[in-house]
Amino acid sequence: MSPKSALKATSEPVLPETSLRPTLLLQWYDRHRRRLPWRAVPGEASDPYRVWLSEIMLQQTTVKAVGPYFEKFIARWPDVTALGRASLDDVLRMWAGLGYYSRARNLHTCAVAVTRDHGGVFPNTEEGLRALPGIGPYTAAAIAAIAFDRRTMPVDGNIERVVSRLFAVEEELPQAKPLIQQLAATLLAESRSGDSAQALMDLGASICTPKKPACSLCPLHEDCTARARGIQQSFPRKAPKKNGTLRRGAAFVATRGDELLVRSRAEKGLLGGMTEVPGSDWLAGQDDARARQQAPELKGLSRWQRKLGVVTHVFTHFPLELVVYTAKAQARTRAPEGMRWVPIATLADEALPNVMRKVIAHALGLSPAASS
DNA sequence: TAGGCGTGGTC
DNA sequence: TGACCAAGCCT
Repeated sequence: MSPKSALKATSEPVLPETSLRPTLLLQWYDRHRRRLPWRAVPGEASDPYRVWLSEIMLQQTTVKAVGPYFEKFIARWPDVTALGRASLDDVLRMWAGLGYYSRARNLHTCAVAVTRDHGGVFPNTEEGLRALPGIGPYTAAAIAAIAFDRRTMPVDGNIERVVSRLFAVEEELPQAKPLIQQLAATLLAESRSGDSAQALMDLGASICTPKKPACSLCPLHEDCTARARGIQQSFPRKAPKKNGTLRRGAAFVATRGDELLVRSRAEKGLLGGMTEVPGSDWLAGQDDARARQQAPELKGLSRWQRKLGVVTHVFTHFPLELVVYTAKAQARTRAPEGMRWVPIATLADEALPNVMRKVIAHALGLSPAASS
């Protein structure tokens, strides 16, 4: 099953495909894994207590911040029964500075419960773990996979990002969580579930970063749908904060020698009267293929070519994402009605709004001077 | 289910 | 320099 068909079949189960991805991932992990205080060294069994403690501390918290706290806790309370005997006050004092203090309360309550109700032994199933305070869906799966080698894939923010790029998941978070969960599960190796999960997390933390991902170093880059389209940084899709819904469209940059095809926008409304290159309408949830169909029709024009990447712009009330197409026109090709050819050299004299400066710069491979 | 919960780092 | 983000959970 191709990634694309997996996306479309959202109502049907996505079967794990036979692919090299899990193997490539583990090979990369074996060479590049981070050495972290709570991780067992290769070949050594991991300690559920250390895994649990680290996972709680790492919730919405950076590895760097957690390090010293983890060492302090382990030194003072080397196992879960020791922590279960501690006073809440002591635990809170030790936690001070890490933030999200309900985690510390739940941590203590959980240690008491494991000590009292489970004989000091952590449950070894996702379901059993999930029932403990402070352990949600992610943490239960993470402990089950890492500490007990259960075949489950925890999905955190890192893995959401990696997976949404790998499969170019267009659905927005948080609605896309079930789909991403299914797709992420296809990256589980037959064995070494915990390593598969940690490999994805390390990948997300060091290579597939939110901004400027280092795709050339990624073991999966040949296989990455978003990368192939040059739009990896736009994933994961997320519902914009409140400042309007993302709209999408296409812009068409046609050149005739050293001239550019432009038109003027309607007098009223957004960017009223400003100059623009021809484009599709801008709609929330715009479909790329649909936008593509709105290209201007000119005789003597080469095929429209899609530029890699997208142009983004934020208006007061909505963000905009434009895909850009370019084409070359033969000499003396006539401009369609309502449009005109202008010399690229005199574009500075046109009433070009910023978003159009970005589009043209992107299309022609220029630096977007006087834009931003 | 959307909001609240802490802190430090990045651009 | 004000968002945005970082191994989410609880209500």
